Amino acid sequence: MSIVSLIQKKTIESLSVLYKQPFSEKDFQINQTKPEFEGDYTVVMFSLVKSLKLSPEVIGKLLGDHMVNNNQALFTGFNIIKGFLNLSVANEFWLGLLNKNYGDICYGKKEMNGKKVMVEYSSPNTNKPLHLGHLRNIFLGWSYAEILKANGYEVVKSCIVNDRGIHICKSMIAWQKFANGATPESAGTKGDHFVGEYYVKFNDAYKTEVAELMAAGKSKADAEKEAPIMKATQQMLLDWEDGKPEVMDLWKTMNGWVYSGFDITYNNIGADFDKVYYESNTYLLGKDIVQQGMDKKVFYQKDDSSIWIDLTADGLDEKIVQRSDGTSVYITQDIGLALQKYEQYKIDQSIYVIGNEQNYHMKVLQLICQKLGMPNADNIFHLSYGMVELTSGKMKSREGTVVDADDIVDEMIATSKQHTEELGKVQDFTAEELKELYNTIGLGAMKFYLLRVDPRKTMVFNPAESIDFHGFTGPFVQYTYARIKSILRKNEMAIDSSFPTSLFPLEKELIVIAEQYSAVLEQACTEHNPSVIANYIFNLAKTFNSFYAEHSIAKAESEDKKQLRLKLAVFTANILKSGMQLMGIAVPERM
RNA sequence: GGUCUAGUAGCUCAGCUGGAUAGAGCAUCAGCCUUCUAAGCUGAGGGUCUCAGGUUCGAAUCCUGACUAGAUCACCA
Repeated sequence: MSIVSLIQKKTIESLSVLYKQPFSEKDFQINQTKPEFEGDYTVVMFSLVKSLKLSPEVIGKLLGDHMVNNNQALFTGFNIIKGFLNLSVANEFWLGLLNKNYGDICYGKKEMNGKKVMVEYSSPNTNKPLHLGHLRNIFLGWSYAEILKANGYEVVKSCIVNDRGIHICKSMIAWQKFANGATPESAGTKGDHFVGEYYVKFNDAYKTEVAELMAAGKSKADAEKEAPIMKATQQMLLDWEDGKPEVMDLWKTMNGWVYSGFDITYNNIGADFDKVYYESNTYLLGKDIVQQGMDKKVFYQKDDSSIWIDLTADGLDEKIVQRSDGTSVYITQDIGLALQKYEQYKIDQSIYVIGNEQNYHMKVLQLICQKLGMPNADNIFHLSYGMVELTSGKMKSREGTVVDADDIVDEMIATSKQHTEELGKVQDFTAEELKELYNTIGLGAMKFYLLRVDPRKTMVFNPAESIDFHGFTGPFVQYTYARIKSILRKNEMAIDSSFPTSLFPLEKELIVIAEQYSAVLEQACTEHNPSVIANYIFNLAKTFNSFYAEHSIAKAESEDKKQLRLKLAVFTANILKSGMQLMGIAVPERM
């Protein structure tokens, strides 16, 4: 039980005895006491003042006396300032907590709860390489999956690959026209980048053709429709749907190139999936569902035989679910896939990590599933995250301002190499150890930078700031960890040591923060928010660094103190490592 | 135009289930390495929490309305 829950419980007990009526945790609030006042945790009494019609002084005096007298092992005293009852928690409590948990590498995590959750993330198109926005998505999805595990859920990480459609055909057409049989191998280019180049070439050629047609007197709309390369692309999509062998071959080949490129990126950044869905397999799903929807009168048919759902009563619009030619649209496939996920895995919750540009789409998806009475409809959750912008504004592929995922990762690793060399602390490392260290620090900086912001918010990517390894950054936390490990290599821990009874403020503060770890993991889970962990871990590391500067461990005032501080160091290191792991960030033994 | 989201220090962000004098990091300035890793520590300056109302003992936090910015509202995905 957390200290806050414990104080809640004790407060309720005392209030019930004192006022002979039932109370609940909603009748008052427990906060951490502000540093400028004496005490550790505070009962905010204003709401009690109102309901009991007594002054805070009267309530506080009685409550404080009763709580301290009846829990002498837990509380050592209290003071009242305005409506705040500040309680001091006994050092024995903090020391006991430290002694019990400092060596537990699973500290703060929960037992399995028997629930299963699917987290879908990444979900790229196969016509161009991953960019900075994908990285936010991937880090967020991966981290949230880990946070769910830490809170006792069984997790299935999934990905839907958008491997078909007009945008894929565009790169295919451009390759046919311009590549002269070139391959990623012949060009010496990573597969996904190679294909991406042809997607760009398509757009260039298309633009040129449209301009030519307009110069010849066509309207813009006509020119865009009639451009030969666009017509060829549309024909290719039809051929693909017919399964024309040479189109299928090219499609498979080019997607293969992209996948090999993605695999390298995923591998570099430590992303993985338990189940990968391909749109080419799922795009026909949902046809039965359309019929069921018709039978249930959830959908209706228009004169041109297209099928719709009317969501105006829910404050949304009418939405098409099947085209007049009988083919299904994006949302229909999604309904089919949502059902398939449930049937295959019997998941209790289905989480979609998708950008907030699709908020409307996801709302519609869930609403349709609910109206169809699908068993898992209420368990769909859109983990919506904000776009990543640059200091110069939004990333625009047309203006070439898109930050490529591989490039930025390489840059971060190069920066970590440069900093490490400048500092010259690991000159005895082998080439292999150095490579691993640069990766750990560079990726750590990158992941921390993207995860430290509330996912829901649009964030600004500032290149200069992102490669800063000081302050609120991944390397700062990694450095703190490495320093602790250095101390632990040089100092022996005693098996059984006696405790000092007094604690310096920073010694106590470390334990108080460590105590909150479990609550933080829970909060990160319920709020779908890894930044809660990033903020917490940073605060813990910062506090340790202050402690480190203020108190010597190796040359402590006494052997008791030394052993206490070694335990504090181990406890801190374990939590730093655990919290960073939940964000997909490794911590080095030395740096 | 409808719907949704956001606006906190020069910059990037916390704080938002209402609570004590609104916090970090970066940047700026001043200090700290003969002592466990200075990728560190200590201190200073820096705020009309976009604006205007309302709710109440108390509002950055809740409500209403403006203003500003973004997203979205396709027989695209």
